[in-house]
Amino acid sequence: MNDKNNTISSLTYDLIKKDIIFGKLKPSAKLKLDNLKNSYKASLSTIRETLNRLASEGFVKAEEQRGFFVNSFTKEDLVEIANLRSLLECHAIKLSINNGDTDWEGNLVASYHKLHLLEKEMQKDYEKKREEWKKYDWGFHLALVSNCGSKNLLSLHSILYDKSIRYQMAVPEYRGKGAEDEHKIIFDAAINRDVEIASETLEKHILKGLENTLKIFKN
Amino acid sequence: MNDKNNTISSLTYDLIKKDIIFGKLKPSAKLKLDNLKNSYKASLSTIRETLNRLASEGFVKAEEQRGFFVNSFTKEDLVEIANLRSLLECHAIKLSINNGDTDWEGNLVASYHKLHLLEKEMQKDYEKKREEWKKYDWGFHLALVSNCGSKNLLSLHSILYDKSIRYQMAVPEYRGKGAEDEHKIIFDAAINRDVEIASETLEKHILKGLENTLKIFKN
DNA sequence: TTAAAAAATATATTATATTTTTTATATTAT
DNA sequence: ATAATATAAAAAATATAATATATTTTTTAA
Repeated sequence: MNDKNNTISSLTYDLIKKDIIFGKLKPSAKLKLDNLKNSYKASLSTIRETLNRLASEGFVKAEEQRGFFVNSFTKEDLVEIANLRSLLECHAIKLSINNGDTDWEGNLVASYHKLHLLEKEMQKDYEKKREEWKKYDWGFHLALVSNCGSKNLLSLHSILYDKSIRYQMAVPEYRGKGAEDEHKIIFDAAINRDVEIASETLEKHILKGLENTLKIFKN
Repeated sequence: MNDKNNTISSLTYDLIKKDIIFGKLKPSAKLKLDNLKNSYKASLSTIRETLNRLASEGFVKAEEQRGFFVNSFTKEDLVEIANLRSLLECHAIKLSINNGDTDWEGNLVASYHKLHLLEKEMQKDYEKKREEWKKYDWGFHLALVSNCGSKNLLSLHSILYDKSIRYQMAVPEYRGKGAEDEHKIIFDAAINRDVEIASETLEKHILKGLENTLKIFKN
Protein backbone atom coordinates (compact mmCIF):
# COMPACT_ATOMS: atom_id res chain seq x y z
CA MET A 1 0.00 0.00 0.00
CA ASN A 2 1.13 3.52 -0.69
CA ASP A 3 2.52 5.69 2.03
CA LYS A 4 0.91 8.83 0.81
CA ASN A 5 -2.69 9.33 -0.04
CA ASN A 6 -2.83 12.45 -2.08
CA THR A 7 -6.22 11.62 -3.46
CA ILE A 8 -9.43 10.44 -1.87
CA SER A 9 -9.33 7.65 -4.41
CA SER A 10 -6.06 6.21 -3.19
CA LEU A 11 -7.05 6.63 0.44
CA THR A 12 -10.34 4.84 -0.16
CA TYR A 13 -8.50 2.11 -2.01
CA ASP A 14 -6.17 1.55 0.93
CA LEU A 15 -8.98 1.59 3.46
CA ILE A 16 -11.22 -0.86 1.63
CA LYS A 17 -8.33 -3.16 0.79
CA LYS A 18 -7.25 -3.19 4.40
CA ASP A 19 -10.77 -3.91 5.57
CA ILE A 20 -10.97 -6.82 3.16
CA ILE A 21 -7.59 -8.24 4.20
CA PHE A 22 -8.32 -7.99 7.90
CA GLY A 23 -11.82 -9.35 7.52
CA LYS A 24 -13.78 -6.29 8.49
CA LEU A 25 -15.41 -6.68 5.12
CA LYS A 26 -16.25 -10.35 5.18
CA PRO A 27 -15.70 -12.84 2.35
CA SER A 28 -18.67 -13.01 -0.03
CA ALA A 29 -20.20 -9.88 1.47
CA LYS A 30 -22.13 -7.73 -0.93
CA LEU A 31 -20.50 -4.34 -1.34
CA LYS A 32 -23.43 -2.02 -1.79
CA LEU A 33 -22.31 1.17 -3.42
CA ASP A 34 -24.56 3.36 -1.38
CA ASN A 35 -23.41 1.90 1.91
CA LEU A 36 -19.74 2.16 0.98
CA LYS A 37 -20.32 5.70 -0.12
CA ASN A 38 -21.52 6.56 3.36
CA SER A 39 -19.03 4.54 5.37
CA TYR A 40 -15.94 5.60 3.43
CA LYS A 41 -17.12 9.15 2.79
CA ALA A 42 -16.53 9.17 -0.91
CA SER A 43 -18.68 9.67 -3.94
CA LEU A 44 -20.17 6.88 -6.00
CA SER A 45 -17.70 7.36 -8.84
CA THR A 46 -14.78 7.20 -6.46
CA ILE A 47 -16.14 4.06 -4.83
CA ARG A 48 -16.66 2.46 -8.22
CA GLU A 49 -13.12 3.33 -9.30
CA THR A 50 -11.77 1.75 -6.17
CA LEU A 51 -13.85 -1.40 -6.51
CA ASN A 52 -12.83 -1.77 -10.12
CA ARG A 53 -9.18 -1.65 -9.11
CA LEU A 54 -9.70 -4.15 -6.33
CA ALA A 55 -11.64 -6.36 -8.69
CA SER A 56 -8.85 -6.53 -11.21
CA GLU A 57 -6.44 -7.48 -8.43
CA GLY A 58 -8.84 -10.17 -7.30
CA PHE A 59 -9.86 -8.91 -3.87
CA VAL A 60 -13.32 -8.08 -5.10
CA LYS A 61 -15.56 -9.85 -7.55
CA ALA A 62 -17.45 -7.66 -10.00
CA GLU A 63 -20.64 -9.13 -11.40
CA GLU A 64 -21.98 -6.99 -14.16
CA GLN A 65 -25.24 -5.29 -13.34
CA ARG A 66 -25.33 -7.14 -10.03
CA GLY A 67 -22.62 -5.24 -8.28
CA PHE A 68 -19.51 -5.96 -6.28
CA PHE A 69 -18.75 -8.63 -3.69
CA VAL A 70 -15.82 -9.36 -1.45
CA ASN A 71 -14.07 -12.31 -3.04
CA SER A 72 -15.23 -15.46 -1.32
CA PHE A 73 -13.08 -17.93 0.58
CA THR A 74 -12.67 -21.33 -0.98
CA LYS A 75 -10.27 -24.13 -0.26
CA GLU A 76 -9.26 -24.28 -3.92
CA ASP A 77 -8.51 -20.59 -4.04
CA LEU A 78 -6.46 -20.76 -0.86
CA VAL A 79 -4.38 -23.62 -2.22
CA GLU A 80 -3.87 -21.85 -5.55
CA ILE A 81 -2.79 -18.66 -3.83
CA ALA A 82 -0.29 -20.45 -1.63
CA ASN A 83 1.19 -22.38 -4.55
CA LEU A 84 1.45 -19.31 -6.74
CA ARG A 85 2.96 -17.30 -3.95
CA SER A 86 5.46 -20.07 -3.41
CA LEU A 87 6.34 -20.20 -7.10
CA LEU A 88 6.90 -16.46 -7.36
CA GLU A 89 8.47 -15.84 -3.98
CA CYS A 90 10.90 -18.75 -4.24
CA HIS A 91 11.89 -17.67 -7.72
CA ALA A 92 12.34 -14.10 -6.54
CA ILE A 93 14.38 -14.98 -3.46
CA LYS A 94 16.89 -16.88 -5.59
CA LEU A 95 17.38 -13.93 -7.92
CA SER A 96 17.49 -11.57 -4.99
CA ILE A 97 20.16 -13.44 -3.08
CA ASN A 98 22.27 -13.86 -6.20
CA ASN A 99 22.08 -10.11 -6.82
CA GLY A 100 22.57 -9.42 -3.13
CA ASP A 101 24.55 -6.30 -2.29
CA THR A 102 25.40 -4.40 0.88
CA ASP A 103 22.34 -2.17 0.89
CA TRP A 104 20.10 -5.16 0.45
CA GLU A 105 21.82 -7.04 3.26
CA GLY A 106 21.55 -4.06 5.58
CA ASN A 107 17.88 -3.63 4.88
CA LEU A 108 17.32 -7.34 5.40
CA VAL A 109 19.04 -7.31 8.78
CA ALA A 110 16.94 -4.36 9.88
CA SER A 111 13.64 -5.85 8.81
CA TYR A 112 14.39 -9.24 10.30
CA HIS A 113 15.30 -7.58 13.57
CA LYS A 114 12.04 -5.64 13.71
CA LEU A 115 10.02 -8.72 12.89
CA HIS A 116 11.87 -10.74 15.49
CA LEU A 117 11.17 -8.17 18.21
CA LEU A 118 7.49 -8.22 17.42
CA GLU A 119 7.26 -12.00 17.27
CA LYS A 120 8.22 -12.15 20.95
CA GLU A 121 5.19 -10.08 21.86
CA MET A 122 2.84 -12.00 19.64
CA GLN A 123 2.24 -14.85 22.06
CA LYS A 124 0.52 -12.41 24.39
CA ASP A 125 -2.06 -10.55 22.39
CA TYR A 126 -2.32 -11.75 18.82
CA GLU A 127 -5.67 -10.15 18.14
CA LYS A 128 -4.34 -6.76 19.09
CA LYS A 129 -1.11 -6.90 17.15
CA ARG A 130 -2.27 -8.54 13.94
CA GLU A 131 -1.96 -5.41 11.83
CA GLU A 132 1.45 -4.63 13.20
CA TRP A 133 2.58 -8.19 12.72
CA LYS A 134 1.43 -8.14 9.12
CA LYS A 135 3.43 -4.99 8.52
CA TYR A 136 6.66 -6.49 9.83
CA ASP A 137 6.15 -9.91 8.33
CA TRP A 138 5.64 -8.19 4.99
CA GLY A 139 8.67 -6.01 5.59
CA PHE A 140 10.80 -9.12 6.04
CA HIS A 141 9.42 -11.06 3.11
CA LEU A 142 9.72 -8.00 0.89
CA ALA A 143 13.31 -7.40 2.01
CA LEU A 144 14.14 -10.97 1.04
CA VAL A 145 12.92 -10.63 -2.53
CA SER A 146 13.44 -6.91 -3.04
CA ASN A 147 16.69 -7.36 -4.92
CA CYS A 148 15.31 -9.74 -7.53
CA GLY A 149 15.55 -7.06 -10.17
CA SER A 150 12.05 -7.42 -11.55
CA LYS A 151 9.43 -4.79 -10.79
CA ASN A 152 6.80 -6.91 -12.45
CA LEU A 153 7.64 -9.86 -10.27
CA LEU A 154 7.59 -7.74 -7.13
CA SER A 155 4.22 -6.27 -7.94
CA LEU A 156 2.62 -9.66 -8.59
CA HIS A 157 4.22 -11.02 -5.46
CA SER A 158 2.85 -8.27 -3.26
CA ILE A 159 -0.69 -9.01 -4.39
CA LEU A 160 -0.29 -12.72 -3.75
CA TYR A 161 1.20 -12.04 -0.35
CA ASP A 162 -1.80 -9.90 0.58
CA LYS A 163 -4.19 -12.55 -0.66
CA SER A 164 -2.54 -15.28 1.33
CA ILE A 165 -2.47 -13.09 4.43
CA ARG A 166 -6.19 -12.41 4.08
CA TYR A 167 -6.85 -16.11 4.54
CA GLN A 168 -4.32 -16.27 7.36
CA MET A 169 -6.02 -13.43 9.20
CA ALA A 170 -9.14 -15.56 9.38
CA VAL A 171 -7.35 -18.13 11.55
CA PRO A 172 -7.87 -17.23 15.20
CA GLU A 173 -4.52 -18.48 16.54
CA TYR A 174 -1.01 -17.32 15.84
CA ARG A 175 1.16 -20.01 14.27
CA GLY A 176 4.07 -19.05 16.48
CA LYS A 177 7.30 -20.96 17.10
CA GLY A 178 7.32 -22.89 13.83
CA ALA A 179 7.01 -19.80 11.68
CA GLU A 180 9.55 -17.94 13.77
CA ASP A 181 12.12 -20.72 13.39
CA GLU A 182 11.57 -20.76 9.65
CA HIS A 183 12.10 -17.03 9.49
CA LYS A 184 15.39 -17.45 11.30
CA ILE A 185 16.61 -20.19 8.96
CA ILE A 186 15.62 -18.20 5.88
CA PHE A 187 17.28 -15.10 7.24
CA ASP A 188 20.54 -16.87 8.04
CA ALA A 189 20.58 -18.60 4.68
CA ALA A 190 20.01 -15.31 2.88
CA ILE A 191 22.84 -13.62 4.73
CA ASN A 192 25.10 -16.57 3.92
CA ARG A 193 23.98 -16.39 0.30
CA ASP A 194 22.76 -19.98 0.49
CA VAL A 195 20.17 -19.90 -2.26
CA GLU A 196 19.06 -23.50 -1.90
CA ILE A 197 18.42 -23.53 1.85
CA ALA A 198 16.74 -20.16 1.64
CA SER A 199 14.31 -21.08 -1.11
CA GLU A 200 13.62 -24.57 0.22
CA THR A 201 12.83 -23.24 3.65
CA LEU A 202 10.74 -20.45 2.22
CA GLU A 203 8.70 -23.01 0.32
CA LYS A 204 8.26 -25.04 3.47
CA HIS A 205 7.30 -21.88 5.33
CA ILE A 206 4.57 -21.03 2.86
CA LEU A 207 3.24 -24.59 2.73
CA LYS A 208 3.19 -24.87 6.54
CA GLY A 209 1.27 -21.62 6.56
CA LEU A 210 -1.14 -23.10 4.06
CA GLU A 211 -1.66 -26.20 6.20
CA ASN A 212 -2.35 -24.04 9.20
CA THR A 213 -4.78 -21.87 7.28
CA LEU A 214 -6.69 -24.81 5.83
CA LYS A 215 -8.20 -25.16 9.30
CA ILE A 216 -10.81 -22.58 8.47
CA PHE A 217 -12.39 -25.11 6.11
CA LYS A 218 -12.53 -27.93 8.66
CA ASN A 219 -16.07 -27.80 9.93
CA MET B 1 -11.11 -10.31 -23.04
CA ASN B 2 -14.76 -10.93 -22.43
CA ASP B 3 -17.02 -12.09 -25.16
CA LYS B 4 -19.99 -10.11 -24.02
CA ASN B 5 -20.09 -6.47 -23.22
CA ASN B 6 -23.23 -5.89 -21.26
CA THR B 7 -21.97 -2.62 -19.93
CA ILE B 8 -20.37 0.37 -21.56
CA SER B 9 -17.66 0.02 -18.98
CA SER B 10 -16.60 -3.43 -20.10
CA LEU B 11 -16.84 -2.47 -23.75
CA THR B 12 -14.68 0.58 -23.19
CA TYR B 13 -12.22 -1.54 -21.25
CA ASP B 14 -11.90 -3.98 -24.12
CA LEU B 15 -11.53 -1.23 -26.71
CA ILE B 16 -8.86 0.71 -24.88
CA LYS B 17 -6.96 -2.41 -23.92
CA LYS B 18 -7.00 -3.57 -27.52
CA ASP B 19 -5.82 -0.19 -28.74
CA ILE B 20 -2.95 -0.32 -26.28
CA ILE B 21 -1.94 -3.85 -27.22
CA PHE B 22 -2.03 -3.18 -30.95
CA GLY B 23 -0.26 0.14 -30.59
CA LYS B 24 -3.03 2.44 -31.68
CA LEU B 25 -2.50 4.07 -28.33
CA LYS B 26 1.26 4.45 -28.32
CA PRO B 27 3.62 3.67 -25.43
CA SER B 28 4.11 6.63 -23.09
CA ALA B 29 1.21 8.50 -24.68
CA LYS B 30 -0.73 10.72 -22.36
CA LEU B 31 -4.29 9.54 -21.98
CA LYS B 32 -6.23 12.74 -21.63
CA LEU B 33 -9.58 12.05 -20.07
CA ASP B 34 -11.41 14.53 -22.19
CA ASN B 35 -10.02 13.14 -25.43
CA LEU B 36 -10.78 9.56 -24.45
CA LYS B 37 -14.25 10.60 -23.46
CA ASN B 38 -14.85 11.82 -26.97
CA SER B 39 -13.11 9.08 -28.89
CA TYR B 40 -14.62 6.18 -26.94
CA LYS B 41 -18.01 7.81 -26.42
CA ALA B 42 -18.19 7.27 -22.71
CA SER B 43 -18.50 9.54 -19.72
CA LEU B 44 -15.59 10.67 -17.61
CA SER B 45 -16.46 8.33 -14.76
CA THR B 46 -16.58 5.39 -17.10
CA ILE B 47 -13.24 6.32 -18.63
CA ARG B 48 -11.67 6.71 -15.22
CA GLU B 49 -13.02 3.33 -14.10
CA THR B 50 -11.52 1.74 -17.17
CA LEU B 51 -8.15 3.42 -16.77
CA ASN B 52 -8.00 2.42 -13.13
CA ARG B 53 -8.54 -1.19 -14.08
CA LEU B 54 -5.94 -1.04 -16.81
CA ALA B 55 -3.55 0.65 -14.44
CA SER B 56 -3.78 -2.09 -11.87
CA GLU B 57 -3.11 -4.64 -14.58
CA GLY B 58 -0.12 -2.62 -15.70
CA PHE B 59 -1.13 -1.54 -19.17
CA VAL B 60 -1.55 2.03 -18.03
CA LYS B 61 0.43 4.08 -15.58
CA ALA B 62 -1.56 6.25 -13.21
CA GLU B 63 0.25 9.25 -11.80
CA GLU B 64 -1.73 10.90 -9.11
CA GLN B 65 -3.01 14.33 -10.04
CA ARG B 66 -1.09 14.15 -13.30
CA GLY B 67 -3.28 11.67 -15.08
CA PHE B 68 -2.91 8.46 -17.02
CA PHE B 69 -0.30 7.33 -19.53
CA VAL B 70 0.09 4.28 -21.71
CA ASN B 71 2.77 2.21 -20.03
CA SER B 72 6.08 2.92 -21.71
CA PHE B 73 8.29 0.44 -23.50
CA THR B 74 11.58 -0.34 -21.86
CA LYS B 75 14.08 -3.07 -22.48
CA GLU B 76 14.04 -4.02 -18.80
CA ASP B 77 10.27 -4.29 -18.74
CA LEU B 78 10.23 -6.42 -21.88
CA VAL B 79 12.80 -8.80 -20.41
CA GLU B 80 10.92 -9.01 -17.12
CA ILE B 81 7.65 -9.72 -18.87
CA ALA B 82 9.15 -12.49 -20.99
CA ASN B 83 10.82 -14.11 -18.01
CA LEU B 84 7.70 -13.96 -15.87
CA ARG B 85 5.57 -15.27 -18.68
CA SER B 86 8.02 -18.09 -19.11
CA LEU B 87 7.97 -18.91 -15.40
CA LEU B 88 4.19 -19.00 -15.22
CA GLU B 89 3.44 -20.55 -18.58
CA CYS B 90 6.02 -23.32 -18.21
CA HIS B 91 4.76 -24.10 -14.74
CA ALA B 92 1.19 -24.13 -15.98
CA ILE B 93 1.86 -26.33 -19.01
CA LYS B 94 3.40 -29.00 -16.79
CA LEU B 95 0.37 -29.06 -14.51
CA SER B 96 -1.94 -28.94 -17.48
CA ILE B 97 -0.37 -31.88 -19.31
CA ASN B 98 -0.28 -33.94 -16.14
CA ASN B 99 -3.98 -33.29 -15.60
CA GLY B 100 -4.65 -33.78 -19.30
CA ASP B 101 -7.99 -35.36 -20.17
CA THR B 102 -9.92 -36.05 -23.37
CA ASP B 103 -11.75 -32.74 -23.47
CA TRP B 104 -8.51 -30.87 -23.01
CA GLU B 105 -6.81 -32.86 -25.74
CA GLY B 106 -9.70 -32.29 -28.13
CA ASN B 107 -9.68 -28.58 -27.52
CA LEU B 108 -5.91 -28.47 -27.96
CA VAL B 109 -6.09 -30.26 -31.33
CA ALA B 110 -8.74 -27.84 -32.51
CA SER B 111 -6.87 -24.73 -31.49
CA TYR B 112 -3.56 -25.92 -32.88
CA HIS B 113 -5.27 -26.69 -36.17
CA LYS B 114 -6.78 -23.23 -36.41
CA LEU B 115 -3.49 -21.57 -35.57
CA HIS B 116 -1.67 -23.70 -38.11
CA LEU B 117 -4.08 -22.77 -40.88
CA LEU B 118 -3.60 -19.10 -40.16
CA GLU B 119 0.18 -19.33 -39.93
CA LYS B 120 0.27 -20.38 -43.58
CA GLU B 121 -1.39 -17.14 -44.61
CA MET B 122 0.79 -15.00 -42.39
CA GLN B 123 3.74 -14.81 -44.76
CA LYS B 124 1.59 -12.86 -47.18
CA ASP B 125 0.00 -10.04 -45.24
CA TYR B 126 1.15 -9.84 -41.66
CA GLU B 127 -0.03 -6.31 -41.08
CA LYS B 128 -3.54 -7.20 -42.10
CA LYS B 129 -3.84 -10.40 -40.08
CA ARG B 130 -2.15 -9.37 -36.85
CA GLU B 131 -5.31 -9.27 -34.80
CA GLU B 132 -6.50 -12.57 -36.13
CA TRP B 133 -3.09 -14.12 -35.56
CA LYS B 134 -3.06 -12.89 -31.97
CA LYS B 135 -6.47 -14.49 -31.42
CA TYR B 136 -5.34 -17.90 -32.63
CA ASP B 137 -1.91 -17.78 -31.06
CA TRP B 138 -3.62 -16.97 -27.77
CA GLY B 139 -6.15 -19.73 -28.36
CA PHE B 140 -3.33 -22.24 -28.70
CA HIS B 141 -1.28 -21.05 -25.75
CA LEU B 142 -4.39 -20.93 -23.60
CA ALA B 143 -5.41 -24.42 -24.66
CA LEU B 144 -2.01 -25.69 -23.60
CA VAL B 145 -2.25 -24.36 -20.06
CA SER B 146 -6.03 -24.41 -19.62
CA ASN B 147 -6.01 -27.65 -17.67
CA CYS B 148 -3.53 -26.52 -15.03
CA GLY B 149 -6.28 -26.37 -12.44
CA SER B 150 -5.52 -22.90 -11.12
CA LYS B 151 -7.78 -19.99 -12.00
CA ASN B 152 -5.38 -17.61 -10.34
CA LEU B 153 -2.50 -18.85 -12.44
CA LEU B 154 -4.55 -18.62 -15.63
CA SER B 155 -5.61 -15.09 -14.92
CA LEU B 156 -2.06 -13.89 -14.21
CA HIS B 157 -0.84 -15.71 -17.28
CA SER B 158 -3.36 -14.07 -19.58
CA ILE B 159 -2.22 -10.62 -18.50
CA LEU B 160 1.43 -11.48 -19.05
CA TYR B 161 0.63 -12.95 -22.43
CA ASP B 162 -1.09 -9.73 -23.46
CA LYS B 163 1.81 -7.66 -22.21
CA SER B 164 4.36 -9.67 -24.11
CA ILE B 165 2.23 -9.53 -27.25
CA ARG B 166 2.02 -5.76 -26.99
CA TYR B 167 5.79 -5.56 -27.39
CA GLN B 168 5.68 -8.16 -30.15
CA MET B 169 3.09 -6.15 -32.08
CA ALA B 170 5.61 -3.33 -32.28
CA VAL B 171 7.97 -5.48 -34.36
CA PRO B 172 7.21 -4.94 -38.03
CA GLU B 173 8.06 -8.44 -39.30
CA TYR B 174 6.45 -11.77 -38.55
CA ARG B 175 8.83 -14.22 -36.87
CA GLY B 176 7.53 -17.04 -39.06
CA LYS B 177 9.04 -20.48 -39.58
CA GLY B 178 10.89 -20.68 -36.26
CA ALA B 179 7.84 -19.93 -34.18
CA GLU B 180 5.71 -22.28 -36.26
CA ASP B 181 8.15 -25.15 -35.77
CA GLU B 182 8.20 -24.53 -32.04
CA HIS B 183 4.41 -24.58 -31.94
CA LYS B 184 4.45 -27.95 -33.67
CA ILE B 185 6.98 -29.44 -31.27
CA ILE B 186 5.08 -28.15 -28.24
CA PHE B 187 1.81 -29.45 -29.64
CA ASP B 188 3.18 -32.92 -30.34
CA ALA B 189 4.82 -33.10 -26.93
CA ALA B 190 1.61 -32.08 -25.20
CA ILE B 191 -0.39 -34.72 -27.04
CA ASN B 192 2.24 -37.33 -26.13
CA ARG B 193 2.15 -36.09 -22.53
CA ASP B 194 5.85 -35.33 -22.67
CA VAL B 195 6.04 -32.71 -19.98
CA GLU B 196 9.76 -32.06 -20.31
CA ILE B 197 9.94 -31.51 -24.04
CA ALA B 198 6.80 -29.42 -23.95
CA SER B 199 7.96 -27.05 -21.22
CA GLU B 200 11.53 -26.84 -22.49
CA THR B 201 10.38 -25.96 -25.98
CA LEU B 202 7.85 -23.52 -24.62
CA GLU B 203 10.60 -21.76 -22.71
CA LYS B 204 12.75 -21.65 -25.83
CA HIS B 205 9.73 -20.34 -27.78
CA ILE B 206 9.20 -17.47 -25.37
CA LEU B 207 12.89 -16.60 -25.21
CA LYS B 208 13.23 -16.65 -29.01
CA GLY B 209 10.24 -14.37 -29.14
CA LEU B 210 11.99 -12.10 -26.65
CA GLU B 211 15.17 -12.01 -28.74
CA ASN B 212 13.16 -11.13 -31.79
CA THR B 213 11.28 -8.40 -29.95
CA LEU B 214 14.42 -6.84 -28.50
CA LYS B 215 15.02 -5.47 -31.99
CA ILE B 216 12.78 -2.54 -31.26
CA PHE B 217 15.45 -1.24 -28.88
CA LYS B 218 18.32 -1.51 -31.35
CA ASN B 219 18.66 1.95 -32.75
C1' DT C 1 -46.10 -22.10 -7.86
C1' DT C 2 -46.20 -18.51 -11.12
C1' DA C 3 -46.79 -13.82 -12.80
C1' DA C 4 -47.05 -9.02 -12.17
C1' DA C 5 -45.87 -4.94 -9.61
C1' DA C 6 -42.90 -2.41 -6.69
C1' DA C 7 -38.59 -1.42 -4.67
C1' DA C 8 -33.78 -1.45 -4.58
C1' DT C 9 -29.63 -1.12 -6.82
C1' DA C 10 -26.25 -0.69 -10.55
C1' DT C 11 -25.02 1.82 -14.54
C1' DA C 12 -24.26 5.99 -16.92
C1' DT C 13 -24.31 10.81 -17.94
C1' DT C 14 -24.00 15.62 -17.07
C1' DA C 15 -22.92 19.71 -14.63
C1' DT C 16 -20.13 21.89 -11.38
C1' DA C 17 -16.57 23.00 -7.98
C1' DT C 18 -12.06 22.42 -6.34
C1' DT C 19 -7.36 21.39 -6.58
C1' DT C 20 -3.17 20.63 -8.91
C1' DT C 21 -0.26 20.78 -12.70
C1' DT C 22 1.33 22.87 -16.73
C1' DT C 23 2.33 26.65 -19.63
C1' DA C 24 3.31 31.25 -20.57
C1' DT C 25 4.93 35.61 -19.01
C1' DA C 26 7.43 38.69 -16.38
C1' DT C 27 11.09 39.65 -13.03
C1' DT C 28 15.45 39.25 -10.97
C1' DA C 29 20.26 37.99 -10.51
C1' DT C 30 24.51 36.60 -12.50
C1' DA D 1 22.20 38.77 -22.64
C1' DT D 2 21.41 34.53 -20.41
C1' DA D 3 19.83 31.72 -16.87
C1' DA D 4 17.15 31.10 -12.95
C1' DT D 5 13.19 32.21 -10.39
C1' DA D 6 8.71 33.94 -9.35
C1' DT D 7 3.97 35.06 -10.77
C1' DA D 8 -0.28 34.71 -13.33
C1' DA D 9 -3.26 32.37 -16.47
C1' DA D 10 -4.84 28.22 -18.59
C1' DA D 11 -5.51 23.41 -18.74
C1' DA D 12 -6.46 19.22 -16.76
C1' DA D 13 -7.37 15.97 -12.99
C1' DT D 14 -10.08 15.02 -9.04
C1' DA D 15 -14.33 14.83 -6.67
C1' DT D 16 -19.12 15.35 -5.80
C1' DA D 17 -23.99 15.72 -6.63
C1' DA D 18 -28.08 15.36 -9.15
C1' DT D 19 -30.48 12.81 -12.33
C1' DA D 20 -32.08 9.37 -15.65
C1' DT D 21 -32.34 4.74 -17.08
C1' DA D 22 -31.83 -0.22 -16.99
C1' DT D 23 -31.54 -4.33 -14.50
C1' DT D 24 -32.06 -7.22 -10.65
C1' DT D 25 -34.29 -8.45 -6.54
C1' DT D 26 -38.04 -8.54 -3.52
C1' DT D 27 -42.74 -8.29 -2.55
C1' DT D 28 -47.44 -8.90 -3.58
C1' DA D 29 -51.22 -10.94 -5.84
C1' DA D 30 -53.31 -14.44 -8.54
